[in-house]
Amino acid sequence: MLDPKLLKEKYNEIKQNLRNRNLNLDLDAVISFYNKRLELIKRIEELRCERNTIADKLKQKVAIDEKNTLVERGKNIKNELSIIEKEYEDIDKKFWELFKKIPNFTHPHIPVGKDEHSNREIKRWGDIPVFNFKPLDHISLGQKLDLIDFDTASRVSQQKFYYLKKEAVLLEFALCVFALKKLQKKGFTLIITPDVARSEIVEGAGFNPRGPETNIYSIANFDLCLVGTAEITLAGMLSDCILYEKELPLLYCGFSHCFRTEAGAYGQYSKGLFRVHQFSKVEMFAFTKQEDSDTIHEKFLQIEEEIYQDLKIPYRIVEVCSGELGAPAYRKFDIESWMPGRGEKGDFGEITSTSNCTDYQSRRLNIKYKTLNGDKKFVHMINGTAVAISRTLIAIMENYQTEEGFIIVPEVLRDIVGKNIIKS
RNA sequence: GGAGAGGUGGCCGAGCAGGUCGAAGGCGGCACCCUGCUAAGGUGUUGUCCGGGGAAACCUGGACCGGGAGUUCAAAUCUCCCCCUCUCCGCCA
Repeated sequence: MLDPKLLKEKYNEIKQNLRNRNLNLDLDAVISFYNKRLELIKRIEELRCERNTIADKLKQKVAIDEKNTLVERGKNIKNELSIIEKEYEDIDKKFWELFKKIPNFTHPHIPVGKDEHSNREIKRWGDIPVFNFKPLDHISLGQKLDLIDFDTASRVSQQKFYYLKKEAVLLEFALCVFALKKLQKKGFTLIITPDVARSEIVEGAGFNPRGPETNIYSIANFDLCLVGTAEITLAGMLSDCILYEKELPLLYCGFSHCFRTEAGAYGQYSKGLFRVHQFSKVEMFAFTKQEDSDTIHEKFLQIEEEIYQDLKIPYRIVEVCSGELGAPAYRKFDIESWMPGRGEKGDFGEITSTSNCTDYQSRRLNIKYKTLNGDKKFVHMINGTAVAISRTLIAIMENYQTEEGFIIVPEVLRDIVGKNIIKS
């Protein structure tokens, strides 16, 4: 969430930001709740002050009739307070409900626009492979080589789940190990996080755990959700903590399974492994000083590039436009890799994403750091995909396919997969 | 699942026959000082959040001792409900 103090101070900026992000939110209503709330707080505090004064006087010995007057007045205050406090609670709740919906500010470089057409491509890397045969998509390849089984999974679990088999299993682990080792070398602390989190943490990280629009599974009879990304559990790891400036940045690399309901997401571009209910992911996460978050964010993007360069998968980098940003994100870069089986003639598909969420999450999760001169500030939090396994499998299978329908194993994964080519 | 213990400031930990408690003490942090005996010693300082005032240092009101409700003029302290943690037993990977 934002800093409530900025509500008035940066009214125009917030209003413009809402427009840029294509959101419809009644900012004036938020402010009027805010003011009403302050008014009530003031009145409540006056009464409490008087109550405390009376209690204070009664600590000492007082004459009997003065005592009676004071106690009487005390009782009246108690009644009055209970009424006003109830009113305050109501207003307070409504205020926060609305206020929390206000998205983060937006980095000035970000293209303004309402949908993906306004995203800005900022770089391409690698040559798009040219096949002298008609390339297959990963679904056909997976079927032919018996690497992926969607049908059984839909019977046992549900549509959009899948069984990985044979070398696909090794590819999953190889990708994980490859990413984990690389990040450890770069100073990240490796973590395997829980795959569930309390809904409070889920919300704190800026995800909506409930409601018809939610992308998050929750567990019946428990206040728990399946995590949609390790970002949630990594962010939650330090909730309510105060860090020291000199220990920042903290760099974590977390592995988790990711669960997403993907409500209403269908169509041509979500087929196969591209949009699934469960996948594994290695995620980068950083807690930084406020002034460092931009730099670390760019570093995350570089690491993502390095990973896909090592895998020799062609990609492009896209700076995501204002209208496509999630509420917590201040700035976001996606890497889209080339997927020969996507669409008619192949297309780019999102494969990683890195966001600088500045203090939007830390304010909610209450994660601060103490500066060298003793001030406390909210940390900035940055997340980025190292490897989203399922989508990376698409990229590998489709880019590395041969005319015979085999798949060449990327060099950096061969040790673990144990072969250079997947044939049957 | 059964039995018990406990949740207090950045951390540890007193207080819990109601008012003198925002809370002892220790550790840590910060500042200064001292010092060749093995990164030690000394002194001081140090909670968060929300209001009001001030350019600021700061002053001032309120809230906060897991969360919520209650009793009372007054609750960290009493009552009830909930959540969480730990220990033991059971069950199980």
